[in-house]
Amino acid sequence: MSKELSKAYEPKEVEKRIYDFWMQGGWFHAHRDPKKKSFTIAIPPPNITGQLHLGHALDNTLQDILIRWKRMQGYSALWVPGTDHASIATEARIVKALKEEGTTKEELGREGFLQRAWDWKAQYAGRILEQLKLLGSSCDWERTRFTLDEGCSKAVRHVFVKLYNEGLIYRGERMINWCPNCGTALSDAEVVFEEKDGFFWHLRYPLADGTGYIQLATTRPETMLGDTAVAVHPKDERYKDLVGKNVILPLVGREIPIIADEYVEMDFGTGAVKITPAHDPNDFEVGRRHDLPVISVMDEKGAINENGGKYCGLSGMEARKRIVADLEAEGYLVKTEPLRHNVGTCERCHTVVEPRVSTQWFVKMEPLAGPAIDAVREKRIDIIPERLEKVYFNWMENIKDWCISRQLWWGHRIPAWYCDDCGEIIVSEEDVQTCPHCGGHVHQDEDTLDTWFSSALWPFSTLGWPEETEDFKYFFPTDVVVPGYDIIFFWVARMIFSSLKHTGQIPFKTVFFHGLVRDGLGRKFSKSLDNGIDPVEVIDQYGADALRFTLVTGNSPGNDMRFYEERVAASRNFANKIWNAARFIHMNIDGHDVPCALPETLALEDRWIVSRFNSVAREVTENLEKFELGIAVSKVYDFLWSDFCDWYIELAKVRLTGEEETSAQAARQVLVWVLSNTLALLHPFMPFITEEIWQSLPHEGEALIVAKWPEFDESKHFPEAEGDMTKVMELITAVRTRRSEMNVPPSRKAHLYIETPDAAAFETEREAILRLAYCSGMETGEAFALDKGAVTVVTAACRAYLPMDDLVDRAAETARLTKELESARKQLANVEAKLGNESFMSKAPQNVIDGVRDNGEKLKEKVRRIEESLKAFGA
RNA sequence: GGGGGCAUAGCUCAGCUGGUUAGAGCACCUGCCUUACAAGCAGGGGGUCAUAGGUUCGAGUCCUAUUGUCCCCACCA
Repeated sequence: MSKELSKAYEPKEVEKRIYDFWMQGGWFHAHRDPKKKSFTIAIPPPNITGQLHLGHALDNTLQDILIRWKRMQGYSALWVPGTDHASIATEARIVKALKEEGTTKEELGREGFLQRAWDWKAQYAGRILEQLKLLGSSCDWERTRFTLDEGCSKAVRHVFVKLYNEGLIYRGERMINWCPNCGTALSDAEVVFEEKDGFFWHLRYPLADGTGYIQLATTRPETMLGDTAVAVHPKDERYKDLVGKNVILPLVGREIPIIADEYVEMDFGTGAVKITPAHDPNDFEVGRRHDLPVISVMDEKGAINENGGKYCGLSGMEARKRIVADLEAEGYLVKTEPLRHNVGTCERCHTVVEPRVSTQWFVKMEPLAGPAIDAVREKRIDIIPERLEKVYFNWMENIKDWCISRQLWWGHRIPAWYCDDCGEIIVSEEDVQTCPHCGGHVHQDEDTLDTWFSSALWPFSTLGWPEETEDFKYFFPTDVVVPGYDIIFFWVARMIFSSLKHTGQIPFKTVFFHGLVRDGLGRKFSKSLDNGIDPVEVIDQYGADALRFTLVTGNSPGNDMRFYEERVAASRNFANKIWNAARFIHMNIDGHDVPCALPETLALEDRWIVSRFNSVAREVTENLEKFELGIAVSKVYDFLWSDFCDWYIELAKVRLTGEEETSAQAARQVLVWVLSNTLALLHPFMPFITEEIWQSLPHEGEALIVAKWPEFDESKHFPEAEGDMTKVMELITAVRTRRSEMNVPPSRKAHLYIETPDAAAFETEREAILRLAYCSGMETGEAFALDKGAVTVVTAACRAYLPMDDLVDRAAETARLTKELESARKQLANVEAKLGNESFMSKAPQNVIDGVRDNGEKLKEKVRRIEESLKAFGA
């Protein structure tokens, strides 16, 4: 910040320069200092497919605030950055790119495809991290990690083998969610239900003995090819006699039984259900209970397979059309009705998910969930906001086994080998060449792991685990993790059970959830709505500090927020306000020798602003400790704008422009001291501008980023100065209000008579009152003879007159005073009622009673003064 | 079907363990280029805190119900 300052803050040049300055200072790098406590955050690793969006901006702003605050508090603060390989998302993007090039991943082959994927990573992993830097993120870039790097991969293998050996990872044939488009199995969490319009086809299946039909309905007629039973409820009187009989499956001709199972709801549809164990999870269970054959009729692309007879080779949709037509032609279709229902779709591509029986790898969840539930229940891990604990418990308590194998190439390949000779399965951390059992030829499992399997290990794998590294010993467990509530299951829950299982420790002490950033209309940002806002553009236009300030202001844990450009503009205005306050101070200190230290003697207004700052420092720290970041920042905002700029600077002008050098110098020092320390409080939220200005002011130490966090200091607590200044400020405001109401321009100054039993504070601030209340002169005293042309101003501490004969409308003035009296009396009555209320007096805490009593005294005085004024006024 | 959030000024939202007269930004009205800032200064208008009960000396805050709205989980063949 040079002496020739532009009138407006221009963030662009400053941000780049300041970020480089921090990098060169090495302050982002955390050292394992045994004299310090560690404070660690592992970043939610952004996908390498992505670029910075407002969700990331919020996420990382919050993390950076915590990290910078703790760093200033003297912790060895480590923020571990990195990216996620995002197996399914990245693979989908590459497959799409290949398609545009007219080729496929199969054509490319596994090796070639992986080469493409690594090229992709090389190109895009850095981009989003660079964007985080634009935001000001103070990550330890020397510790940047990638979920698919060597260390993380080693951790993944280690965990897989360990869980396998303990029987917690198994391979088996189960009903899984299959995405025909991505061509892979999905976990339950990756299936999102969407309401879709469909049809309800009512069919009738003929009884084998030719005595009639049983009627049922389905939303997926094509699966009838795989039906192996029809089920009814055991208590259903309508079908009692049919249970045990057989029906002939239309179009197929297979004879299948009518069975009774409690799964069927009597009231729904006809009360009879076709059972297709191979293509419906519930039917699969029914089939198991009744030993029904499982006939799969669809392949991995969702097309009818050889079990579908003449429909073999048709896609699901084509088969549906043909089958419905055939059923109708043969008289089996009773009716078709429209039906809106929930359909499971792939989280990534929104293709309708096909429940399918398939051999996959699973993590047995139940033994892992227990300790993870306990850790939160026993508050070893705090979830903020607390209500999300319920969501966590509900999921953990009803958890199903986790399908972790994916039929994808980009990811951690499953470390399992199969012997081609003896069929042995070898699960090993090291690559296997030959079968240890028979020495035969082996081949590795083709599949890769769910991308979240590696993210689940992120807080410790990034610190070198499973090696007992120094970093791991010093920085683990981490302190806070800052995710959106949308990844509570995908990521947070899985980190908790993984860490407890593998490290024996919690992964973090606190989960600090934030909400989603939405557009101005409250909608999610999406490509289809085209309502995206690019944070990089926002930074470009308004500055990173303005963006950060916007995102954190008014934001409360776990709650969604709307993003408005107007709010960013308001934030930018705040940055500008600070800038100009600094300009003003420079104007006054440049050329003088001003240390950043308070002067020996403090004037009343000095003690007031220092005391106020002191309280704000305490409150802001308390708010941060409670993760009330939005409240914390608004307190700094209010202090800086209202107390410091609107009042203190204006008050200081009296001395700065005055004759007394000692007094002027004191004001300079207080200005510098208060602003510098306030910049420290604001630094975690608006790092660039605060560092820039701090550097320009007299300071001790190298940089604000590593300056000491302000703490409450009893020796700077001056409650009596706050009380005195309140009196003065109330008077000034009251005079201004009266003048404004009467449309008196500031240029017209009036003499001010202040009636008060205690004139000390007013006399002390005489010059300030004259200046800020636009007065030509001022007298204080016990009582003045009232000029009938005077305007009266009454506050709790005084009554004041402004002689303004020509401007005063006697009647209006009387009316106003009467109104004011009524209001004051009403308030007084209220207070007296309270003080006369025995229950209140006996049950309310003392400080509340004192407060009310104090207020009562003030009101009494005020009422008396107004009454007197009215009397003297001749009313 | 189960669970949860939200409902406070025209708009968007704060309001922590219940405690004097409910706040902010934007918008609006009035007056100001007052020697940092018109992206500013000074002043002002505007809210029976969704509705109905209840607990309490005291409720925007706690409890119950209702309405509206959004979300999560489960899933209806």
